[in-house]
Amino acid sequence: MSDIAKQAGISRQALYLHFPTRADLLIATTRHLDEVKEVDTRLAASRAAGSGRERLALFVEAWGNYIPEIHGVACALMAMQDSDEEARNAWANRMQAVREGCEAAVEMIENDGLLVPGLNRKTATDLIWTLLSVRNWEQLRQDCGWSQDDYIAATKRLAELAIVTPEH
Amino acid sequence: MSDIAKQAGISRQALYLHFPTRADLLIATTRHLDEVKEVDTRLAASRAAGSGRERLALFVEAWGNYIPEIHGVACALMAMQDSDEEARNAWANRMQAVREGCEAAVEMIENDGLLVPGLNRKTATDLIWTLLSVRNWEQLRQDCGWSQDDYIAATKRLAELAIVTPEH
DNA sequence: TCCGCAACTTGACACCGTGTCAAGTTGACA
DNA sequence: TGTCAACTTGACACGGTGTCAAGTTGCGGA
Repeated sequence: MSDIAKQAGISRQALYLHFPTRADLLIATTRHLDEVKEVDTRLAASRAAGSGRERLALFVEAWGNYIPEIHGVACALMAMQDSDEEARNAWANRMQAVREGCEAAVEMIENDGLLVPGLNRKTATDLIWTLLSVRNWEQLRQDCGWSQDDYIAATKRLAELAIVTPEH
Repeated sequence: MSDIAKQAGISRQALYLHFPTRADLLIATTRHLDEVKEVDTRLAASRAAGSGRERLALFVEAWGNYIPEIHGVACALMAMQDSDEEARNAWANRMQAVREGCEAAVEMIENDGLLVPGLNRKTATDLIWTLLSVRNWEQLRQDCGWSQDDYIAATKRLAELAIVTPEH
């Protein structure tokens, strides 16, 4: 909080006047980032897809390319999850939104009759949602040194393999 | 540290006599857990596999079933990664060991001529390693409410899909 | 039997970060 | 000119980690 106030050119206390707690500040930051980066527009693109497979690919691309934009604040928010209830809820909410995007793609694939046998809608959504986690992005991009393009390509491929029946 | 000392029935200072820092304690705990839970024996099982595919499956099973055993201390260690250099290194080392297990399976699959075209040894290892992360286990088992068996089965399937060429 | 030592205890303190409080300053606007 | 909101300075509480000093206890060897 001190550092942020310093960067903002105001006193620490002025910062507390605007954001009562650290969690409040981080949550407000994500919301602001969502507006500035137009997350809705990005994620909406996949909604226009003509097929389930296409929708899945577009969604992976949209979210996967959004992660780096919010990664800084996401880190901070994730780090304080086990100490702060409010932060936990805020992060859970955001992840829920991603999950709904996954579910929409899964549903379309199911309607196309292409959902892998043995998976139901929830299981498939869980898989895609997990595949698309910020942690996986971190691990591949940072720990493994992958490029963003490689990350997107591999994630797209894996997502499709995971839940779409291959064309015989 | 207070709580742990209390649980151990010694004073906080006695605890500091044994473990100079919190990171030291957690690291020693993982090491001790590794001994008690015989991590080597578990992971070694996959080494006897006759094929790459079998080795991959056995490794996923061994590590996947080991995660719940160490999850508590793993949480604590992961949580202090960005504040403590020593903790970061300790965790990185452990993950490196897992990575080597992944790599061994990948190598065997490659030698069997079954590595998916377009993947090299490093890329394939990165994928399996990421798939097997503790975070993914957490998300599927805790956030999604999966059973351990379901987690193992799905991870095995995905690992194979990710890097093994399907039989013609 | 007693010395010495290692393990431990109690109780204090420093430091850092979050969050709170009180009192004073500044500047815009009615 | 008075008021009010935004801000400042400076203090403090609290919890957690880590440190320090001085005292206690019990065991094994001379």
